[in-house]
Amino acid sequence: MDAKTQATYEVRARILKALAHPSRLFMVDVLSRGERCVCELTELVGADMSTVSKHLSVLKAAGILADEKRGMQVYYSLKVPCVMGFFDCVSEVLTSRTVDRDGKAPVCQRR
Amino acid sequence: MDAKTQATYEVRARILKALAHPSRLFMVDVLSRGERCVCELTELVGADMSTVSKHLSVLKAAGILADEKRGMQVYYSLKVPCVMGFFDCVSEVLTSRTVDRDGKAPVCQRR
DNA sequence: ACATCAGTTGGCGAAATGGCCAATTAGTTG
DNA sequence: CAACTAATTGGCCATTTCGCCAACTGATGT
Repeated sequence: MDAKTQATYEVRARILKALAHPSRLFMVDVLSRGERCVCELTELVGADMSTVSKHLSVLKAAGILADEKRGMQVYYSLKVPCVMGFFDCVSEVLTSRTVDRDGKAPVCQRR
Repeated sequence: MDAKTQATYEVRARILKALAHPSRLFMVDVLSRGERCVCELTELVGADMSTVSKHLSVLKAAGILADEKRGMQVYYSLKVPCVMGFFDCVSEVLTSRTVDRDGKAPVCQRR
């Protein structure tokens, strides 16, 4: 794998990595239904606000969320609508895994 | 976040986590164009075979890949065609991030 | 049986991640 | 200005991840 190819996959992996945490995934799901301030998300997640804030900064750094300060609150919103499509695919992975009892699961066709 | 919700997002995050590594992402991309044995992937990735083997077992455990031993080689294949759809979405995230100069990036509509 | 090649597994050290607490910044209100 | 709330940041520690090496398993060939 040459340096350029390596760099391409590193960038992509960084975005997936940002999504690959239960709390972050949950917050993305919540935000897909509308913006929320940190204190709301903190209550929904049920963790320390500092923890939630760090999770949000990870998602923001990955370009998935946008933040806007209004008054005393900071509101986060989902920048990329298609992110929710991930979940459908993830569910498909789950289904194919449970169906795969006899090793005859469908194999990916060439794209 | 109640226990059931927590469990749901943990399962989903585990799958994203499996994909969230440059080498693993690269291998999934390669496998989307057809099956490959470990030795071929090892050469393509350019790492130790033990490292590649462990990466493959992570993807297999997540239900993303299937493996089949034929003779001396073990062939891995992509079980979930839709996984490649991830990449299109990821690219969209990348685009929206670079476009976002004036803080006017498109915000996700409710689903 | 022995050597060889493909692959997996265990172990080790280095680095990254996650979560809480404490300290700090920044609006808001009295 | 002082008190309060929202949010971020730094620090610390436990856990996980990553990648190489070495050892082991299994099929193939001589």
